[in-house]
Amino acid sequence: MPRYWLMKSEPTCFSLDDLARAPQGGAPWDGVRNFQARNLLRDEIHAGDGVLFYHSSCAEPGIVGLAEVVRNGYPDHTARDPRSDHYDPKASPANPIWYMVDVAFRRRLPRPVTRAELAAHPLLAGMMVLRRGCRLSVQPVTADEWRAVLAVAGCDDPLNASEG
DNA sequence: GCCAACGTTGGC
DNA sequence: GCCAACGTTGGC
Repeated sequence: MPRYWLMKSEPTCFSLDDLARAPQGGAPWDGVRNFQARNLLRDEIHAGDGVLFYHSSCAEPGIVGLAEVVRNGYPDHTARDPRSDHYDPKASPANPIWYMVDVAFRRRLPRPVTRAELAAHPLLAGMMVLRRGCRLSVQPVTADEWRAVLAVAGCDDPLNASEG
């Protein structure tokens, strides 16, 4: 069974459109520099898992699309690139420190599901992303939450091949 | 721009 | 190992 995650991105930095434009093989979700998120990327998030794509720090924060993890965690090479904004001199081939997964675009939601809608929904009001001060950029989502978001948005499930 | 909340750093 | 200071995130 797939697991489900919510990934946050500032649309001015990397938007759902940017992911949609990426090659079919997906795009690396790089630049995460938080140990809790790193542990998820390295150990917990696997190919076949579903991703709620969340836009943060913008006019209308909320879930705007769906993606799928297409590659398990592997070292984030941007940590070893001195020209990268996410360069970390402590990272080495033997100890990469930072990890990323690849994700591929699956759906734009027929309409975005805003924070206000999440907060007002009985099954979604408890989502981690709504918690004040929650800065984790990669978060676990329950199967119930995944289904509820899709139902609210009126979107079919890209991970469920038997569905229309 | 404000500010609350959190993670990280560094002095001790 | 404590904890204050600092930087960052992110909604508003």
